[in-house]
Amino acid sequence: MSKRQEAALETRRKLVEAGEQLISQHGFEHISVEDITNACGCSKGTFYTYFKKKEDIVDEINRRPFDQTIERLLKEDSGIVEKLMQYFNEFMDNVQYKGLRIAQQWMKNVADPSAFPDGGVNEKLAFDYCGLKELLDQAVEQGELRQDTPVDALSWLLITELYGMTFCWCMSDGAFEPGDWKDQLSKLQIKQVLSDYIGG
Amino acid sequence: MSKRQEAALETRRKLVEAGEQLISQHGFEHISVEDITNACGCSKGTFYTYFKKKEDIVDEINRRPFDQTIERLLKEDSGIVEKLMQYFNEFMDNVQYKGLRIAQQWMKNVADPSAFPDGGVNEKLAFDYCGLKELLDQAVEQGELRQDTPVDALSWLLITELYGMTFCWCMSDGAFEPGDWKDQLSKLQIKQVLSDYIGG
Amino acid sequence: MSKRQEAALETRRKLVEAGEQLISQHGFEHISVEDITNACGCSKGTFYTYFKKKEDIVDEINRRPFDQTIERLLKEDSGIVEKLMQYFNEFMDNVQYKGLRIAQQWMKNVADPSAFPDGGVNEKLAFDYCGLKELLDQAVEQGELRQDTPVDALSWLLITELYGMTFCWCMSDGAFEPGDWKDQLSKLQIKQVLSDYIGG
Amino acid sequence: MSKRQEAALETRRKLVEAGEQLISQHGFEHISVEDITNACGCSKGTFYTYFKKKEDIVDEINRRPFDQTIERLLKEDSGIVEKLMQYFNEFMDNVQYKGLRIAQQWMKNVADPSAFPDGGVNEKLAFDYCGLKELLDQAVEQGELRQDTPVDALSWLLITELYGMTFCWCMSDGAFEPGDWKDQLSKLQIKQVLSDYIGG
DNA sequence: GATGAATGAGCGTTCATTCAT
DNA sequence: GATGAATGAACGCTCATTCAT
Repeated sequence: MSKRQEAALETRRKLVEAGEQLISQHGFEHISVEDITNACGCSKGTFYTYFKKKEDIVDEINRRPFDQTIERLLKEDSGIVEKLMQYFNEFMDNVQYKGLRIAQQWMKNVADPSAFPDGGVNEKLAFDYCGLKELLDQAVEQGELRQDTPVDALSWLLITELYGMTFCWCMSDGAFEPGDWKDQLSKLQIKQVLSDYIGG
Repeated sequence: MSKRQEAALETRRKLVEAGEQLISQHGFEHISVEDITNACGCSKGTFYTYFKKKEDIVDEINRRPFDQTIERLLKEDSGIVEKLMQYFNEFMDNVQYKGLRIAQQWMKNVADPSAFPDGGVNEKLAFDYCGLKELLDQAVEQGELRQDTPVDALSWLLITELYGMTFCWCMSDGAFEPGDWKDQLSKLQIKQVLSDYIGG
Repeated sequence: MSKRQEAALETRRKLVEAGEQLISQHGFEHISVEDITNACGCSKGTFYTYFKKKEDIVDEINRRPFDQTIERLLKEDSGIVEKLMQYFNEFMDNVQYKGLRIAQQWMKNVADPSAFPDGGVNEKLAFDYCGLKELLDQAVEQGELRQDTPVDALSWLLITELYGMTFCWCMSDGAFEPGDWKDQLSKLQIKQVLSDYIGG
Repeated sequence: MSKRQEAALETRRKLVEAGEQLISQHGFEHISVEDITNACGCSKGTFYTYFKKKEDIVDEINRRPFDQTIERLLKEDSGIVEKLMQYFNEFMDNVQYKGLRIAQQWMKNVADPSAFPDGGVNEKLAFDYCGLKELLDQAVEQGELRQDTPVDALSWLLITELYGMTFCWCMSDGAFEPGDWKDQLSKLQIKQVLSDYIGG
């Protein structure tokens, strides 16, 4: 690849990065194309060298890989309860690691998917849902959970719980540290709900 | 109250109503002040007689009561499981009845408490939390649940689940109808989680 | 009408006037909405109080009445040859009165009717064509011209001649004063072409 | 000529050709430099190797010969009426063959001679005028037309008619097909106007 | 000579907000 | 209190033009 091509890729990368940063902080509708180009030190016109419309940079951002926790967990050989509790922990750690303000902004933006015009938000939700479902399906296959386990409903239950915890953390402006209830809630949620379906 | 004052109150009421209607249909960011004033048959300038900024009408809308279910449930004499399931149903029905856009707007504002300097949001969370806790405390008092029931954690669990469901509905832009999983989730969540603590 | 309404009409009138002036001088595509509003001393936004789109002001301009020469000539009782020669003279006087630069700009704009999006230019052409046809039809009715006079073709012949003269004047940058050939051409054109059809 | 020079000429030729094609299809103001370079398969920058400004390619196109009919007609030995009618037909065929957009663009530029500081436009007019005059002079010399034929005025009459037809075609955005009236107009114009001067 | 990334002025349009009436 | 004309900042987007490679 020539130097010019590399430079172009770098410019594009910087645009996406600046875009992701700004959109997650302020929301798609509240930042301008110029905000993005200013943030990455190029001119307004340059944005349109790489994207046909402002929205197109969101496609790019949404297409970035989410975290790979599930893949790792699928390969571990711990029990399903431990796996789910670990997923709970990592999900919330991830949220907390990003910081309260970022999480709040993310929630704000995500709550109105019209800001993400191509269904990227739905993909995120579906991705998380499918990830959990995979974990549970695996456990059913391996005989750890009974065949009649309501895998779909359980996946939704856990996902909505995770988003709910995140949302409440944001909503309380950090007053309710996830760290404090994460363990307790995940034990209540996971152990007790799964207990009926464990074993053959 | 003078006739003029009454007319003014009526104008204000119509503005709020039209605003709620339009926001629920199109989302706050996608309607203009003129849309609202057109919808309620007054002029653009009139809006600013009652609100200093466009956003102020959202505060007004958000401050409207979200639900008053708990009070009623406390007085009923059904079992705790039925009460909680009813609360689940009514909470989500209420959310759905208000409409997706209103819920999304509410979620957006609520996720960022700095938009509510008077602490109204935390109060909302505290209110819902306390309401559930009251229900559970009552059940413990009446011997329906064991003394060692982790009432605090259970309340949080249920609240985060409810907000999580709402958030996921908003996030999916209505694709995941709460109606579809409400029953299944509430059964999973409530019956199974409570089962260990029921009885004396 | 209230003072405010009057002021508003005045603003609108000034916009149309400034628009007509600027469009005829520089062409629709080469002036901006801001040029118009600057020229009439109001702000850019004011334009959109009166017109939904930039093009809409052209509709307004095109709808302004063309000159009323034909109507007058229809009522006079001179012969058809005199009437047509008078029309020739007035048409070209009108062109010359507006000035070479304006005529050149008008030609430039009119040559590309896409600058006048609603067919206003065709209307102008059709208007001039119909006007002449009316004069000739009247002469046929009154027995001044024979029944088999090719009225349509004659009308087109005269119209294209008039536009051609105007265009050549513009094209020559004023070197060929219409005044110099107007008489000669109109005599050649009108007397000789009509001679075959005059009388019973 | 070196291979490089040849390739350069070829590139330039392709640019002019693509430009003419596109302008004839969409009009100068509605195509971009990139449209032209895309159409001829080179890059945007290459355009500026050959032209300093976008408009310069129009000059190039305009300077292309519009027709060379007169020279041929002078050598034919048909009568003056036939020659003039043939000239009419060929002039308008030529215009139509070039296409409406090209003609419009040509008219636009030609109406404002300041766009051609080298006087090319006046030359075009003078050229066409002189061509017709030569035809008529020849007919006078050969005794086909009388000595007192107003050759100058007739030449102007016919030229203005031709440009007028072209202009009206442009003005009507192609609605008035020259083909429809060409014959009729040329018969009216030429036969009748010349009839007084024919013969000895 | 060819490239195409970068530029930045400019445009059409929207809209929250003000204020004289 | 109600009006609606006026404002002007801001935005998304285009595109002629430049220049380092």
